Amino acid sequence: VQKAVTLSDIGKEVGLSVATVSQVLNGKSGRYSKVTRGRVIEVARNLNYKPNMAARSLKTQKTLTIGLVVPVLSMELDEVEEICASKGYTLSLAVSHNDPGRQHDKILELRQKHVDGIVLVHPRKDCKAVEQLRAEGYPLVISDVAVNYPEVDTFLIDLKGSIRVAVQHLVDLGHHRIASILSQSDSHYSQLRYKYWKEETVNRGFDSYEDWCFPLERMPYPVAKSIYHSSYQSARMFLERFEKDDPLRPTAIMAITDRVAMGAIKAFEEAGWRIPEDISIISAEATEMGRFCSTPLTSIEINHVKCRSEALIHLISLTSGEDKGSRPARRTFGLELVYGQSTSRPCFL
Amino acid sequence: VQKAVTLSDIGKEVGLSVATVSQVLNGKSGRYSKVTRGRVIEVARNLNYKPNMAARSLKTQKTLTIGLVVPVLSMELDEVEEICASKGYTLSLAVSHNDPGRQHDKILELRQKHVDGIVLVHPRKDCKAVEQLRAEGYPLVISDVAVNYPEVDTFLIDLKGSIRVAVQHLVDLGHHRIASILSQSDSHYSQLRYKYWKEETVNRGFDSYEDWCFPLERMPYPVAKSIYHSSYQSARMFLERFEKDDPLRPTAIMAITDRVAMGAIKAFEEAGWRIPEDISIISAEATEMGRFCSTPLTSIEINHVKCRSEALIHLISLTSGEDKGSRPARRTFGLELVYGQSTSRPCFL
DNA sequence: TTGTACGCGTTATCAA
DNA sequence: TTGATAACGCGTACAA
Repeated sequence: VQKAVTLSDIGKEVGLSVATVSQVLNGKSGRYSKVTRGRVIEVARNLNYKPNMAARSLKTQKTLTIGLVVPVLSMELDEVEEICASKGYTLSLAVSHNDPGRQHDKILELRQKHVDGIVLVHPRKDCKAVEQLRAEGYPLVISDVAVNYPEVDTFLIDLKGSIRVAVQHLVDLGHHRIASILSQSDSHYSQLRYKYWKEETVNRGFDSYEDWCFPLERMPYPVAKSIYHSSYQSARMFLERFEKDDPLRPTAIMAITDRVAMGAIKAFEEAGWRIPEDISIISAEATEMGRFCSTPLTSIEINHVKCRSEALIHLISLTSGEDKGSRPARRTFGLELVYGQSTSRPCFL
Repeated sequence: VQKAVTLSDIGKEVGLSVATVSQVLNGKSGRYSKVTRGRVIEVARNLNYKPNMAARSLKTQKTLTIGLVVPVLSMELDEVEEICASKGYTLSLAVSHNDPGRQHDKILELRQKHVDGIVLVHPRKDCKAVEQLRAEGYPLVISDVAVNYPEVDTFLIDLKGSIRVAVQHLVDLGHHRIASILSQSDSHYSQLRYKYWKEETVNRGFDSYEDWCFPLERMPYPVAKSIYHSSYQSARMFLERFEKDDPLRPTAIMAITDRVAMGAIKAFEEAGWRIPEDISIISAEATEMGRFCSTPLTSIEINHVKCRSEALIHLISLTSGEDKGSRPARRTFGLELVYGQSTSRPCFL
């Protein structure tokens, strides 16, 4: 454990006061002679001076740190860290596991550590902590999905659109008996998708959205993470209920993500059903994997990376006080249908 | 932006000095009367007092923050955050993208921010920053893979074992013409695996490990992340070189990870090869996905989560000064062969 | 152009 | 059992 060099160390070395050294190093212009400036900077470098962030924070009330609260860590967050770093911020991480209590606590802890602002990735709804921070005017941005936070700046993916486009694709192919596999209770993200699914099917006059919605059984952290297996089980339920040659059975399934689609496909293949001949499966949320599994998935590409990056950039502009736009800021990002081979015209018409 | 309540606020409220309040709140035993203790704690709660971490850090020289440097973010890091939080630490995150320069800088930045310690997940070798911190006695632990850091505490996965077990499984099935798909130059992690692959095949007297090793072309961040596609391309190379009925062609492939295996399988299936009848494929690093793709992968389960968790726990014990064991600490974690359906006896004997 | 002095909120020492 | 007081390292009025 090394003793760090301070402003006063530099001051001693060059025979100047701490104040002057500080001024020079912080680039306050015109407050020093060219020669001292040179000496100070040189000595600072030689001594390998690094400002003590704790002291600086105490004085400036800034930490140059951004808090990030996510339900779970993923590769899609790399970009966020990258942007933080490029702007001189450090990333303080908190994982909520979709647990409302955890989320609440993590947010408050981050605030207490005086991060300069917080990015919230699809938080659960009605979080007291969020409302509190907003009321305090604390820099805060929500990414991906936000419900019941009318006053908070939000950068959203088009969740409703993802369901709509998925269903529309199936309808375009001629399907009108469509089932789904999705979670109804896990995160708010999931609840929303269920809601949109319901609206979408009801609006189209389809039969029982409820009866044909196969829920994913999800266990809370840390018990189970296997979304694949949950989906596999849901598909088995489907198979227990419908015979392949039943002309009134669903001819297509909207799986809520690629992993859900894969878990389901496994069950169907085990039962001797072919994809897409016997049943079409579309995923409402694409991953790279979906393009490389045996039956490439037809799916909806959602640009999470872009959404979160923009959210972060906005947050940083907030903390820098360059908030030019009208409040609250709102923005929604687009989607793209990725054509795979897991969907085709229905087996029955 | 709210003004935080300080010790002196509490002091004013109860009519005591800051010193006393601080003592009470920090639980210095026996230094106060029961009654003041009660008053102080009550008022502190009422006022919702939260200590100012910047000030505390300035005084104590501790930040209650742990730095984590990883090549890329992944779900397997959730546990690390969880442990940090449960011990009262915050996680400061840095992503290196396997870039030596970035890694170097990130480590130094973290240290400058005065994190109490750093966990390094398979760093590249010969990092000057690592050596420097170690020399300073800065709390530092390496997880997963570490080469040329003889003095640093390391918590390792059995990378060599993973290659050995994978090859052994193929040999047990009767294969003796085994090819591989792996990266030779991306991260040090990759380089090591290539080395072990070479040793393993040479030791067994197999033919040209070099000639039959199909490299993954990897682009540096942020150009390309598609390991699937790289592997797909490598498998296409294989297919250009070998006919299915060539009795001297490789009968099995060791793919370095599940995703690599899947990319390869896609290429083979497109070319009309069946897995495992026409060629066996084993993955040297399992993921959950491997159990749910159409042909469940035979693979080696590596417990990264456990390894990193233990590394972190050790690091925290270091920063707390409860370093009981001998230095440097070293520990290696075990493996497990997961039986799938992507391997079988060779097509030619 | 430079130096003095103070305060940020805590903790620690020592005297009361 | 408590309270002044002095740091921790930095930024910044204000004086020189």
